[in-house]
Amino acid sequence: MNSQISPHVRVRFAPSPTGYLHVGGARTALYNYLFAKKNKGEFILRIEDTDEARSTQESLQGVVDDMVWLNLLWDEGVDSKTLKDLGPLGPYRQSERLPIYKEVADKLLQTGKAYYCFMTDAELEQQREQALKEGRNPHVNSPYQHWTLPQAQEHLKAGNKGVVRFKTQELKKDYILNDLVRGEVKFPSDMVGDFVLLRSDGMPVYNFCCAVDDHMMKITHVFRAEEHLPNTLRQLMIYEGMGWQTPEFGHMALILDEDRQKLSKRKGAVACSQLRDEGYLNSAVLNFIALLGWSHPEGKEIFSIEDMINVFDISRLNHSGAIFDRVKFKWVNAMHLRALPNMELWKQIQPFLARENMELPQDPVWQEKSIEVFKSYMEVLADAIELYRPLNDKSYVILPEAEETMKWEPTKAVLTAWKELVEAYPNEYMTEDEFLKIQDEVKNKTGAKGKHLFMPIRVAVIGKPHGAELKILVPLMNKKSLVSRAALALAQL
RNA sequence: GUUCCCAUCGUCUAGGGGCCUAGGACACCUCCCUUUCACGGAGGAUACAGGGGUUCAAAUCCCCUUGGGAACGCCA
Repeated sequence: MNSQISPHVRVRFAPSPTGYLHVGGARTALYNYLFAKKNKGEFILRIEDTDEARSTQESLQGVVDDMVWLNLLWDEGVDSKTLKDLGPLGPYRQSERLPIYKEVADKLLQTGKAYYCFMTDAELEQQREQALKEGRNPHVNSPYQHWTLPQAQEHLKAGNKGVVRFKTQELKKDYILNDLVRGEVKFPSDMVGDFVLLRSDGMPVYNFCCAVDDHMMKITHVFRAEEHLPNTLRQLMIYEGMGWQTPEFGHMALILDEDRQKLSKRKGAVACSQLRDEGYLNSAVLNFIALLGWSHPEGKEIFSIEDMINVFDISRLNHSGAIFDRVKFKWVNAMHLRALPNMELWKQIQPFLARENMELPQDPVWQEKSIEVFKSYMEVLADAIELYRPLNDKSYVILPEAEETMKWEPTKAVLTAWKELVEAYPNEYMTEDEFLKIQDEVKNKTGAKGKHLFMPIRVAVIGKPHGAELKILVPLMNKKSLVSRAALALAQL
């Protein structure tokens, strides 16, 4: 491979603001970001909003917000707050670059590399069906490709609308792409038909903008998903037609859904914003999506973005698609969660607890202690809700899973003894030792032991027979709360 | 249909001719820790799609088959 790294690396991520940013897009952005950082180059965010019908301002803001949340910050593009241009080679929104595309298209028209085509949709469709029936490529074969430019301009002046197509039929040769991840890929030129550059309303089309912008924005490396591999041929043709030097391309394998199909928004691809709502950490998202198509040289499974930047190498990019596995993702998130300092984790769960209007003590010592107890039970931040709920007096209930425990013969005696002993306790919060002593007394009084002792008490404390250790849990609750819970539990017998 | 891409445990992967009776991780199973559940620790089961070559030697290189995917738009 002749991948001589240019002195100054410039890469870009170019989303179209027609929906949310999903994990596939995020991974493309991540790899580009890593490559830029690793090579001390620039990371550009370009907005591909030439589909007027589907592009929206809200979606653009959403994508930008997700990028910011992921901490994939760009050097040039649009400002994350105002969405105004940022950088010397703008505008960075394609909808604001129309005159540029027009100019390039004119050049291609004048040099005979492109032509105006006036075929109707019906004609196109008919031709397509015919070709398919005969087992040929369903490519356009426009009669207008032979028209001279003045002839077409005359037709235009008469009020006809036409598209500008790139002329491919005379290019009878193979195009060779030295793909940075796949090696040599050979495309026969008839793999594509005369593709549209400018729509009849003058708006440019993806492949055209992409080539023009990558050239104008001095992009040196294009890393994108494999679905764009066939597009590369069209872009190569445009570069050749304009006499431009091509950037390096690298096509990465796709992220697949459970059916081994390309992840698509249509089929409910995972949105980054949704992951955030479910309580995934941005560092875990980055860690996990990096693993879907790349591996750490030391075989590490859990790592930070800084670590990734240090060791990132495109030679470790995979060639085959990867299924997005929610289960492993949760584990990765749990690992990141547990690596957080306690008070930082406390801070992170606040939005989730706030959603449920939970009132918890303000005491930082209590807060830190509670995190220490619940940390190993959390996989996503949202788990904190069910973990902390029992600590919230308002929501103490005996859960259905406690049913069996409540039926045990010694349960009533245990609950009664427990309630009496707690009532007799003189202070607000008991220590671990004091709890253990009380527990022992319950045991002596009732003769209950083992699960017949612990589970009823746990039900009286958190409403269910399983959960964190009592000796850590109980010191997190004040006497008043413990007594009223015990009373409630007894009342249910 | 045509073209292109891809192929190691269920999943993500390591491996790039001998170090491979194929390593790691998630999930699963067993045990330990724990008077519960998790966490943690120790083990276990499970994979080179098939067939031909090349070679002293193939998971690794080549070819074919099969399977999967993508693209063939006035979407990106």
